[in-house]
This record gives sequence, structure tokens and C-alpha cells, in this order.
Amino acid sequence: MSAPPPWAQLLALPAEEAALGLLGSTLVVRDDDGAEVAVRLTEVEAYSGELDPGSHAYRGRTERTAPMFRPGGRLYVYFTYGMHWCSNIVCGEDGTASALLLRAGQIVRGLDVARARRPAAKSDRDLARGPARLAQALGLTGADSGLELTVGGRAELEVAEPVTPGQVRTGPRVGVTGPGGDGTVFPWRFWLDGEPTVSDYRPGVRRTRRGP
DNA sequence: CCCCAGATTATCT
DNA sequence: GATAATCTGGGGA
Repeated sequence: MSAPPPWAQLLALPAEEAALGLLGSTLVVRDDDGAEVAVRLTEVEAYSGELDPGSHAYRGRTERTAPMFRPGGRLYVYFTYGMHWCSNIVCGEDGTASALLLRAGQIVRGLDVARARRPAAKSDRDLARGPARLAQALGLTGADSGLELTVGGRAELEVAEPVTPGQVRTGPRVGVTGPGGDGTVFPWRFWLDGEPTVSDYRPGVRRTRRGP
């Protein structure tokens, strides 16, 4: 029997409640070679429950989304736009399909490794400014989806002192209504006020079909 | 600074 | 067959 990790209680909460506790905390990912990159989370976005139309779990459990339904404290990594990986920290109780998309952060250790993985970044500020950039800086791919966070393992969390509500700003996820699909827009994007690493928030452009 | 178009494929319908 | 929890470089103001 091993003691539960320090983040166990926090990540057993639904994503929209865990978000406040996770902001300011640091996710550490280690390589086989011992290379380590640590990112202090400055922006997260909650996707919570099978009733959330914006969630990948909305249409039920599939092979891809299975990690979302597992107990909090592991990763859910998905592939999108044909080329990008994006990472989540799974939250909530077993069976609840709740997760926090890691939208942006500040690299606090492993700058050299992160720079090498993100050659397109024009400045250190851009290394993890955006969900796909963050995943790339950490070296996360689909191979890591479902990976459990463990103390001293490939991935772990360094839980920070809770931030005060005054440091946190919230806003809507773009184009996504809340659970119930009744048109309610939930303020389920959370970020630390004044952080330069917080991502731009442009709605994804819908690819319109080229007419003949 | 802003806006736009192209890249590229796993996943689900 | 269509879509996507995005990023980048290029061109204009």
C-alpha cells in the first residue's frame, strides 16, 4: 500500500472545481533519458461530463476517450487538426469523464529541452502558449494518453499553494454551451490574471468547402 | 499590429 | 466522407 499522491484530493474533484487548484501548479514530465521539462500552468479549460456538448466524451466512451472516464490523476492526450497533440489532466471520480485541457503555461525547468522541441517558438513566452504548443514542449503524445501521474514517475504534479480568487479570471469556452445543451455558456476557461503566457483565444476557423 | 489560408490525419458518422 | 478543444508563416495596414 502506498500513500495517495499529494494531488489525489484535488484531482478527485470535477474539472471545473479542480481548475482553481491546478492553476499555478507545475506539471513535470520526464524523458527516458532523464530530461525533464516542468511547466507552471497558467490557463486551463474544463470539459466535464457526458452532458457537456463540447467534450469528447459527449457521445459516450470510445477507445480514444476511455482515459477521461477513469479516476482523476492521469493524462488524456488527443490528436487534432492532423498534426497536433493536446493534453489534459483527468479529474473527477471513476466513470465521470471530466478533464482539464492544459491550454498554456510557463516553462520553469528544462528550458533548453523545451526550446529544442519547439523550434518554431519566437520567444520563451511562446514555448507553451497554447495547448498544442504546451504538449509539444513537454514531449507528450498519444502514447501518454491514460498515463497515471506518479511521484517521481514520467509525469507528476507539484501542487502549488492555492491561488486567491482575485488572481484568477474566467471566461467562456468558445462556441460551446454548457451541460444540458440549453444554450447556457459556462465560464469554464480559467487563467491567471496578468500572465504573459496565457494563450490567444481565437475560435477555430471552420474550414469552408471550396466551391467549384 | 491584424487577418488569412494551408498544413495533414485519427477518429467517428 | 467530414470534422477537428490548432499552429504557423505570409501579406497587408
